[in-house]
Amino acid sequence: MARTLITSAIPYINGVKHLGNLVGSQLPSDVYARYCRARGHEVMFICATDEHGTPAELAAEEAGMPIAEYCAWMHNVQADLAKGFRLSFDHFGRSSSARNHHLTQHFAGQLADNGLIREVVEEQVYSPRDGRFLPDRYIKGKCPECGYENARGDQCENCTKQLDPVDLINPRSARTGATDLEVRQTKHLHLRQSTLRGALSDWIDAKTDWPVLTTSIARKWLNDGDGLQDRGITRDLDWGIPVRRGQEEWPGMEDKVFYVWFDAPIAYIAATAEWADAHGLGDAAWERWWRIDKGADDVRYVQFMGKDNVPFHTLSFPATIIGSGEPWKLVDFIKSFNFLNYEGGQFSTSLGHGVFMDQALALLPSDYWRWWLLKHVPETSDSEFTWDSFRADTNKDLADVLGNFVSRITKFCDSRFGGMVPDGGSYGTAENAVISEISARLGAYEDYMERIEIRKATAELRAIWATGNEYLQSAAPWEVLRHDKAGAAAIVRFALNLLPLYAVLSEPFIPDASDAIKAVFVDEPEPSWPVDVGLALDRLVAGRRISVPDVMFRKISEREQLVMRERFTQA
RNA sequence: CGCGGGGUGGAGCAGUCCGGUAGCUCAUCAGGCUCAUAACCUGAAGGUCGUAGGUUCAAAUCCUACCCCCGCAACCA
Repeated sequence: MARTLITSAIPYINGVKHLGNLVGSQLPSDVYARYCRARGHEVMFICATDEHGTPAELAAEEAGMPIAEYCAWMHNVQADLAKGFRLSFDHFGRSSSARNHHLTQHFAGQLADNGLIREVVEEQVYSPRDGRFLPDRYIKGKCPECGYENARGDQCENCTKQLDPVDLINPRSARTGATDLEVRQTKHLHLRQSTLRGALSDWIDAKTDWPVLTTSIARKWLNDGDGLQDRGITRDLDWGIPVRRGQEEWPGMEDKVFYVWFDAPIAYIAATAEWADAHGLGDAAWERWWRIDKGADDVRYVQFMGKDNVPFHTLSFPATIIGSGEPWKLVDFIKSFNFLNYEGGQFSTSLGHGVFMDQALALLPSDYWRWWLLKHVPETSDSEFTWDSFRADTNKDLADVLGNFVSRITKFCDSRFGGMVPDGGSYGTAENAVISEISARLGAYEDYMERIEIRKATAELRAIWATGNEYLQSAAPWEVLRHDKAGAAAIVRFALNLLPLYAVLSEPFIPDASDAIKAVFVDEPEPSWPVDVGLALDRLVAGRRISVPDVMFRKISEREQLVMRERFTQA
C-alpha cells in the first residue's frame, strides 16, 4: 500500500487566520490527504500551530494574558476552526510541545557536532524600558531617505528602502515608544547553510517535477548575490525553545531561545510524535514515517505552503535534516501557492480587510468556502476573492449543477417510483455514452489529483456533475414514463447510481455534501473509489428506499452579496 | 540593469516545455424542456492571444527589445 506523509505549513498563533492563509496550505493539503485516503493510501496528515516569536509575545500582551496561556487558548481556537472547515489532520500539534523542544534541541546538537553551527557576536538594539532586544521591525523612526516618520527598522513602508535600525533618525521602540535605545553585543548561533549549498543545489536540481514557483524561489536564494547565506537560529527572547545542545547546556546561551523558523518545521516531526503519544503508541509508530532506517523508506512526503514559506522548506529545513547526518526523511514534493487577495487589495489583519475563518463559518457552511477557494486556489499567480465571484460560482456549481441534480432525481424517484430504487428495463447506448464520458473525465481528474493540480481537478469534477444533468435532459424519463414504465425505471436507476459516485469523487472538496448524498441511500453500504465506472453505476439494489434530502446548497442572493461585501470591506 | 510570477473574447482561467484551424466556466442573446433550488439542456454572438521586430511554409507557443500588473528582497511567521 502506498504511504503518503502530508504536512501543511503551520499557521502562526497570533490570531484567527483569514481565507488567504487557509487557501495557501491547509485547505489544498486537506484535499490531497482526503484524495490519497480515498485511493487507499496509508496517510499521515500533520499540521500544528507555530507558537514562538515576537509577534506571539506581543499578541499575548495585547490580550492581557501570559504567553503560554494565550497560545493554549489560541491553539484551541484554531483547532476548532480547522474542524469547522473539515480539515482532516491526523494530528494538529503545537510547536511549543515537549516533543518539539526535545527534537529541536536534538537537531541543534547534531548540527553542532557536525561542525555546522558557529557562534557569532552580533550588535542588536536593546531597549531598557522594554527590557528586551528589539527585532528590527519593532524599531521605528524617521526614514533617512524620504523623511517618513513611521519607518520600520527593516524597511521604510513609504519609500520601500531597506534600512538598518541604526540608520533611523530618532529611533524609538514600536512597543513602548522608548527612545533610550542602545546597541548591545549579544552572542548567537548561526547555521552554516553556506557549506551545504552544493548539496542543496544538487538536491533541488534533481526535482524536475516540482512547481516552477518552488524551484525558482529556491534557486534565487541559492544563487543570488553571494549565494546561500548562513542564518541565525537563536534569539534573545523569553518565550521559545531554550537553546541546548541536545541534552546538554550550551555555555553562553543560557538566556536564549531558538528562532521560530528553526523550530517550526521540526514541529512536523514532533507533531507526528505527539500523534503517537496521543494514541498510546510507541516511538516506532511515528518513526516509521520519518526515519528511513526505521521503515520510512517507502514514504512519499508532500509539503504544502504559501510562497513566503518556500525558502525555509527548500533550504533551511533541508539543511537541518541533511546537516544532522541522521537518516531523516526529506521532502519529496513541495506544492507552493501564490497569495489570495481580497476585493482589490490584500487581506489585512490590522485593517480588518477581508474575511477571517471564524466569520466565514458564521456566514455559510464550510463547503461553500472550500469549493470557491479550491476552484480559485492561487496555483499559477495571485488570485482574488470577490463576493461577486463567490456568489456566482457557488450558486452555479453547487446549487444549480450539483445540488439541483441531486434534488431533481431524488424527487422524481420519490413522486413517480414510490421513493424506491426502481427495477426493470436495462441500460443502453445513452447510458454507455455516459459511462465512457465519465470514465474519461475520471481519468483526467485522477491525473490532476496525482499531480496536485487542484484547479484543473475542480473543473473536471464539475464537468462530471454536469454529465448528470445532460443525461437526464436527453433521456427525459418524465417523457418515457408515459409509454414505457420499465424504460423510465432504468433511466431513474441509472441516474440514482450517479449519486454515490458523485459522493465519492466530491468528498475531497466538499465532504459535508458528500455525506448528505450518501445519506440518500439509507441501506446501502459505503461507496468506494470507482475502479470501473460501469460497475460503479450498476451497484444500487432495486427496491431499496431512498431518502429525499433537504436542499443541499441554498443560493446566495444578490442582496446578501452586497451586505457581506459592505460588512467585510473597509474603504 | 535585484529576483520571481503574470499579461489570451465583458469577467475568471486553460493552452506556451514538444510551433500547425484559439479551448473551458461565468455573463449576454436565441431556442428547447417542464423532473428539479425561476433550476436544467442545446445553439449563437464575442478574441489581430500586452507592444514592436525577427526565425519559419506556419508563432499564443521559439528568439530579441520594450511596456504594464502583482509578489518577494532573508533576524516578521
